[in-house]
Amino acid sequence: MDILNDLNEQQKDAVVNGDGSCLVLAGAGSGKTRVITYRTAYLLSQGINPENILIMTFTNKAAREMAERIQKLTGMDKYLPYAGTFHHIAYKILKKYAEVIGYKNNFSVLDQEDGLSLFKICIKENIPTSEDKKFPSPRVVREIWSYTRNSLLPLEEVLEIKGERWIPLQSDIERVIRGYENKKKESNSMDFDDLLTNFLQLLCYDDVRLKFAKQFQYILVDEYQDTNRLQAKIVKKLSSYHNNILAVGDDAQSIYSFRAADIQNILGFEKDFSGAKIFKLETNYRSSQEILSLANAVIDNNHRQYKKQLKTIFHTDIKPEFKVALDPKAEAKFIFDKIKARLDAGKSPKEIAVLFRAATHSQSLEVELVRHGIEYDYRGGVRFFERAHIKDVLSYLKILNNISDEAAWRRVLLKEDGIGPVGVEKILLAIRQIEKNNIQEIGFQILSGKAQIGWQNFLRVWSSISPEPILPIAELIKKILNAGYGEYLENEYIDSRDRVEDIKQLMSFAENSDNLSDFLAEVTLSENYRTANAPDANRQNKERIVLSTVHQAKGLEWETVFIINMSAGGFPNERAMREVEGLEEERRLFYVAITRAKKELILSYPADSGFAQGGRGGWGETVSGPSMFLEEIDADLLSTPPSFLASLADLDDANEDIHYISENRKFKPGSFLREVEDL
DNA sequence: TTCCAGACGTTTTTT
DNA sequence: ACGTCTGGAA
Repeated sequence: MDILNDLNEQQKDAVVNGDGSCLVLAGAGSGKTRVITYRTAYLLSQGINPENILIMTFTNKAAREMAERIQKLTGMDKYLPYAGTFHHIAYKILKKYAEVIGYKNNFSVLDQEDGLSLFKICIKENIPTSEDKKFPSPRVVREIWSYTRNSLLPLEEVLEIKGERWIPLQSDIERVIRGYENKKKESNSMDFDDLLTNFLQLLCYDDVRLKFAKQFQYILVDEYQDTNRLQAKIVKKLSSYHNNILAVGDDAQSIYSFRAADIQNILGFEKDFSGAKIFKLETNYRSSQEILSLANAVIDNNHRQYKKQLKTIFHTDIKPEFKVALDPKAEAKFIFDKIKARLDAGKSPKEIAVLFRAATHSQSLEVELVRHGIEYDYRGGVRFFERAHIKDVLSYLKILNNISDEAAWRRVLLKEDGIGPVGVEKILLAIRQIEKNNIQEIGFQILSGKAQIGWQNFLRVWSSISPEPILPIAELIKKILNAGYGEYLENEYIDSRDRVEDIKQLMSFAENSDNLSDFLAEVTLSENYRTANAPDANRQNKERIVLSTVHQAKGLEWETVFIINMSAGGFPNERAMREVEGLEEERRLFYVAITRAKKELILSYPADSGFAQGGRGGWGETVSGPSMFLEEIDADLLSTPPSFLASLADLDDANEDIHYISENRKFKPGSFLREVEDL
């Protein structure tokens, strides 16, 4: 098999002999993703039908990249219909079998924000406000409920782990949750967790389970260390006929415990799948020895870890570098200078990435990059499809697709003048009773004069799209824009032009899709992030540097990697440290970040971070100091400054300036700040 | 019932 | 600094 020539013996072994149940335990950069792609290519070349292969990944990006590589390897234009995230696969199958579990197949998919507003309402409805005992915020309730479902633990236990102080309120919380579940069911909607839960429920019907278990002759799961118990159960059901599953993972890279990822899935794999084979990949093909030594040293501080020392095959003599900057702006300047130098030297932008713990940490750098016209891809934070105006437009479409989608109705109606929460509920009540398409009729009797105007306003948009829902989706969006939403944007926002541009981008995205229902789900399940500062014309095929959260960077690699804001409270994140086993997970996260780098690794942090408690804080300019992770690092693993002590000396010098900055901030900034303050 | 201004607390990570 | 919540006016 000549496509396997690129692989080393261990990898080849897993690819060729990965029949039955196997677990590929693989360190960072050891090519575990390759095992999946090459195995799939190998299976296809053996004549296996793509329909019979199931590949589950964590991110859409991972799925996409795999599909591309497989295509390249096989040279065949074979589309893999069942390669995607757990949620995608679940959606695809639930769509066909929705009726079996009591949904209609045009069900809506709610994102987190939708879920949050639903919880808000449910708390209002179910918890008397007069009571003096505090009730957890909608956010907290949602989190607890989501964790409960993904972990398959009883609520009681989850409260013990995640919210001890709410234990006395358990029955109240349960009441709110029941309300939430009812509301979703009534509006024919599923949240992210429903996709998995309902999928599992569906697979509990033996005939359905058998159909898919028979169909999926080969199952491949990526990043198995990040699966939770719910997902593991799904995998178990799906593999129950052929028992032919290949899971790859690395316990050192488990970073999703907040989503109930359970390391036990890997540790207990041999028990779950009796007779499972274990393959180990311990050679790292990605990073230089210099980078790997740092990674090994970092992860060595974790106790709950399988000890493994990754070996590498190449040296660069470039040790990871470390820099203290005065403040985030100075740090941004430093990073920019470094990037610029590399680009000028002819390095490809796509070999450079800047990573950070939390999406908010990138602001200063973004300002700096935009100012110098450096284009970048951004991964993390608010997704393109979660921006308010995009969600507004999508809400009209959601109603069109699923008239019961109350979350969408609320969103659309609440921004009409004169319609508030009470008005919305009245309208919703009327809609529940009335037969489809008679929407026009309602309103006159139930709404006040002021609300009537808002309702009429809505009807104008509605009547422009509702008679012909078969139009291409882009056409529908255009009509929404022309019938009033465009005007609303102009009235409401100074940057309405940008927003209209976004909506046009949504239209071009919609051109690939001919099914409204699928389009809407796709958009909600997609992790599509924004591309900053890129003129539309060359949006595609343009090579850009990447700014990304560490979570989003998992599985990816670059020659040069920066990790910024390595400050106390920033990384490890202060909130995360309060979780059970929080510190160890943060350290694994740091390990993931380090091992993204192939040749160059540059760590930095701002002495005066302006970050209090790891978030961007306005109160008090804090001098937060270095991350404890930096202090754990042996000085001789880093290049400049030659030792950590030297950088502490830098910091002392910096401190004098910092006082100066803090005291004078309201007046003319110091010379080194002037240029950035201009913005 | 809605709307607005001022008070409040709050942002980790993702599907 | 920012978004969300609350209380009182319209």
